[in-house]
Amino acid sequence: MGRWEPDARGRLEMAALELYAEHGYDQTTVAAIAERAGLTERTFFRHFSDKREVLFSRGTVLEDLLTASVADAPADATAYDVVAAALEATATLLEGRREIAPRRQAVIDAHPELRERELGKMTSWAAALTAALGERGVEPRLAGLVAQTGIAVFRVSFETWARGGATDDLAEILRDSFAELRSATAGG
Amino acid sequence: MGRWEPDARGRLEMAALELYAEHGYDQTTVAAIAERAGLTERTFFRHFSDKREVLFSRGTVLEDLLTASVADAPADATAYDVVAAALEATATLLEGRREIAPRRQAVIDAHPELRERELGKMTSWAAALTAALGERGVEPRLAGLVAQTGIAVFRVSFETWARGGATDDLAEILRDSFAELRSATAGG
DNA sequence: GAGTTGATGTCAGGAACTGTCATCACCGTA
DNA sequence: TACGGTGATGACAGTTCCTGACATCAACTC
Repeated sequence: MGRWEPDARGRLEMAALELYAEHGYDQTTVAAIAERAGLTERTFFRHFSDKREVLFSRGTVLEDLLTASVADAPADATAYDVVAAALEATATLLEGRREIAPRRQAVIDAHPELRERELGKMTSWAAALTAALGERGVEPRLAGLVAQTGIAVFRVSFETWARGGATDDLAEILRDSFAELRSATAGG
Repeated sequence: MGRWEPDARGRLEMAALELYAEHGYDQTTVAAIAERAGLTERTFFRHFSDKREVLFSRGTVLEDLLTASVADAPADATAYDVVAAALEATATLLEGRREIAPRRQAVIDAHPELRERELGKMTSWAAALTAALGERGVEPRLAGLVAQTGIAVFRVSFETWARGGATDDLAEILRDSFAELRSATAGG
């Protein structure tokens, strides 16, 4: 047995999600989150840079997966296909969070500051994708365009999945969306 | 003569941009901005919801223009073309801010919280575009995809313009980017 | 078993933001 | 001309977010 209960970070995340959902983001103080987790406010800020980040720090794992997927893609695949495949891989991993994802998403949707943070994370993913495509020799400008577009498609698909109760597979929704965008932009 | 100097809001915007640029966003207190503008901190928060918003509240005008452009587009234009044209119109208006835009952009780029707010605004534009397309009878899902994609293209183009010293026309850069995206996604 | 390390606690304090009430030029009206 | 209403601002107290500095103490190392 350690001196403290294990997984302080996880407890803070859980406590925050519960309190944000119960009383709203604004009505929840960091002190209250820490207290429910059996810790102090100061410790909260050692684990998370601010009050928002407690809902987002897991995203790092997904970003790493994205980067790895792009790196491992077949050498002859187009940039567009590489990105689509990488996002589908991420989607598969997200299926494991079916329980938490909708609750978390509801909290985020309910507050502008949290939506902004979410957008920041998505953009960080786009940057990671752009860099990974660059590593493959894709021209920077094209890499940026394809990455940004891919993330845009992901956003739309994720909304359908997380807000709609997640009856379909996220990966499937993604595939459909990519196909739809192809049709929409074709013929210029 | 009024009781107070005119254009308090504008003075606050100017003071904020200058101080953010000189000392950095973090090192600038709202009290300092207010003081330079000859006002009090409390008044700052009456004009702007928070310390970030002072750099962004002008965006409302652009959003209105976007909505209007979409509404006025020819009835037979495709959703994709309508969005491209609306963004080009906005771009033309932005040419008038050539002096301020790069300084403002540098400030925003230098701080994550400001970048997040910028993303929020862009997303708000995307939502406005989506709604305006919906008014034209475009199917919601397609409207969302095209709007998000359009904004993504705008972002990339705007970066090229504002960061690169703005030698070319923003509208021109936009046109090129839209064309490039067509090529990149074609043939699926 | 002494020293080091790492996660946490404690405390003080700055800055962001809000609520509330006071002030006072301007404006319309009698 | 007086007079009450309006709207932008000031003054001030209070809460919460977030940070820096230092203390504590189990576990680990040698």
